[in-house]
Amino acid sequence: MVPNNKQILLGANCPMRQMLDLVGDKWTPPVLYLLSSGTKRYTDFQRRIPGISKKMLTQTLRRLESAGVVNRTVYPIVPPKVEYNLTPFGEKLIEPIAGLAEWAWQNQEELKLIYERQKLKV
Amino acid sequence: MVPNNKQILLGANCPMRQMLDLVGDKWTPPVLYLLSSGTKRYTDFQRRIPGISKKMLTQTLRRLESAGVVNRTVYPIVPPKVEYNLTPFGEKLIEPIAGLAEWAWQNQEELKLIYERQKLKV
DNA sequence: CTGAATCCTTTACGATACTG
DNA sequence: CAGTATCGTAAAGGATTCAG
Repeated sequence: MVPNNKQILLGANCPMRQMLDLVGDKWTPPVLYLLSSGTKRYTDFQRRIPGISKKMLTQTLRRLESAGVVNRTVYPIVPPKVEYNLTPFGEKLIEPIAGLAEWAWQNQEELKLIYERQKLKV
Repeated sequence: MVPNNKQILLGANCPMRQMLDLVGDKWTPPVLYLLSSGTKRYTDFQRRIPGISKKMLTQTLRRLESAGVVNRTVYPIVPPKVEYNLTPFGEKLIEPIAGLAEWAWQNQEELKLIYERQKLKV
């Protein structure tokens, strides 16, 4: 499916680069992966993704919204209630992300070893 | 395979986070993906990945080497010749990366639209 | 050809305080 | 509850020069 693996250029206008611009930062994959199990609220993300700050969470969600990956639904009540879920495009997009997560869980032993070793290097 | 998708935490010691620490930067995916089609030399990367600087290329390759993902072979000749290829672990690791690339090529139209739209936003 | 070394800019990210 | 605004630091990345 990838045209001529032997000769393609992986530059700025290549699909892979654009894909990485969309999902290749620190928090987007966890956020999307969490959404793959259904609609989530703001606090759900904060609880399930330890370490993410409000700033980064909001920034990530808004960017994904403007990219057409997630829907944001505001309920005009107090206290506020806001729900996030995947758009149809988002549902497709999380497939390769889920693939990454799957692989990570299956190979967590080796990943852990590498992780620990790299940490010491600093 | 992923344990209880409904309740896992995606924090610092979760496999997905460690996976992203390993492959989740700007140049690692293209570099690995290129290596999936066989042994490459330093200049091969420079030609096939437009935009990458020598600094980042070297840094990425050395990190992957120390992580046990790629082998680096130096031929003691002049001019120098250095070859890079995937270790057995690297061969496994590129599977989900290839999945990402596959998806990107299959959905390149939508990705392109998003990419162009986001660019204008700035 | 394959880097190393340096300097510099930009971006990402985190911490904190405040708000309807 | 779900943010916004601001500030500051740290990390990432790029450009350039030099070298075996």
